Amino acid sequence: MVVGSRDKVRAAAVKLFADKGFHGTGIRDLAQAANLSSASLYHYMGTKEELLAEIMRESLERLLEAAALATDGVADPRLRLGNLVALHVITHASQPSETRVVDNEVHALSPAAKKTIVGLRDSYELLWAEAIDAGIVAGVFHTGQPVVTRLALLEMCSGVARWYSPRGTLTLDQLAAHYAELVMRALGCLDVGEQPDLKHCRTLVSKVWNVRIYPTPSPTTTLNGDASRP
Amino acid sequence: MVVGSRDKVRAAAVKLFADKGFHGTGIRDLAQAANLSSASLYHYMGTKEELLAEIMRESLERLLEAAALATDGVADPRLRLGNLVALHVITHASQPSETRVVDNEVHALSPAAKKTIVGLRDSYELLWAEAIDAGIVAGVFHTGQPVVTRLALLEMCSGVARWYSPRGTLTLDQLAAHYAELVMRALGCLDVGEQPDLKHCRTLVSKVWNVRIYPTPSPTTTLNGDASRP
DNA sequence: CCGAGCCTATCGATCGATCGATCGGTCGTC
DNA sequence: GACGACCGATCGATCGATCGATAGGCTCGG
Repeated sequence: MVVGSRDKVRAAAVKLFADKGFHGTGIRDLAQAANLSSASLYHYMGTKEELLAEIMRESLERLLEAAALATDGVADPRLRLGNLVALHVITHASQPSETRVVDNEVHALSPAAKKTIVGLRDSYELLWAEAIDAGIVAGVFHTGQPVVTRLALLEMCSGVARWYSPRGTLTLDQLAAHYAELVMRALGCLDVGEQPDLKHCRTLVSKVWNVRIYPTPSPTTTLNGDASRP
Repeated sequence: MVVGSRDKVRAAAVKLFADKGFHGTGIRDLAQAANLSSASLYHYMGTKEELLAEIMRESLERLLEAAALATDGVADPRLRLGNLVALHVITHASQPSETRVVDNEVHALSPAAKKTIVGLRDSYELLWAEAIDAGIVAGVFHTGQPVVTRLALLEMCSGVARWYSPRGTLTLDQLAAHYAELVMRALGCLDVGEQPDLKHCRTLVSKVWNVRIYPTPSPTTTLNGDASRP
């Protein structure tokens, strides 16, 4: 697929910001990675910080949109949360750079941009909070600290972006299913009910990110024995 | 307690590196926070990167030492892991800046320093892996993916440093106990056995970090209603 | 007890390098 | 000939780091 320079700048920025951090990435690094001069970058972006803010906002909006679709019409709190977990894990495993930028570079934003980004993040986390609270009310989840538990589970699921490698033996579906089980167990959910709709979640991630997602670890199956860490 | 300039530089660096990132912190920021000129900094440190590496190495060595003491002589895998979780959570909640530097700034290290730091981290995580594996062998833990589960639980517990505020209603002991319960549940541990030795873990953290740790949220109890996020 | 010599702590000034960003252009293409 | 894509050159600012200098305290021979 031939991509325009604008997309190349975006892609290079995502990768570099994720790997070296916003302040660790220079304009010239960005230009080199995008095969442009540093001057040409400014035809496709505002300031470096505006580029970061746009990347973060787009990523969060995609996640938020996918999450809304993944829970749309789902009544059972267990399935709502299960789908949220599956979507979150698949997103973080298949788009680790984007999600790591969102999770780790908030500190580099100006106060105004930070307000927008944190607001979007809070909107997303509200979906989790509502599902957990509904499950408690329905008597299927059991925890004395719903807020703390939600933060703990979110951190657990986001962590996938920091260690998952598609070269391991686990498929995305296996990974998502395993995390859904961990979450259900942590919430003291004995009868887990319906399983998360992994196929639907995979499709949603494919659509909002406009990428191919394979249920298997990678197009050419590897024989690597274990999950790896960077 | 009167601290020397060396300690002030260290403390300022930890705070600034945690809040703004290594590359986001300038020598002059550091000097201002330590009440010194930028030239004077170099009487107490090598290069900026050596300072970062030293901070990370010291933090990891403290955690590693405390973890060894927290599991010393404990035979039951459930209690071994429970103590590791409690220690990890108390450390991350009471020393969030140090742990966030360790968790988030590895990318700023030179390859040689990175090797040392990642080696220390791996040594620490090995303690978790051994406790989990022992529990599986003993039939008290149940998971089909011990490696993935370990990574998930570690990320969950480390996340505490990103959101916990001592101004919330939760005491450190309550927080640690809750996380230990989450971990036991996630491992399918129906009979959790002996509870983690929270007092011992608190004492260990106090000793290796040379700080006061209160079982209550803060010396002067606040009335704040909820956990907060930065 | 003196003061020469030395050590530690600290500084203002400044180094060369790199930073993010901008300028005035040159290409093709329609 | 207007326009979008792109670049070499360069801007002022800031970066990490080093310089020589100063002030105060400690040591030790006389």
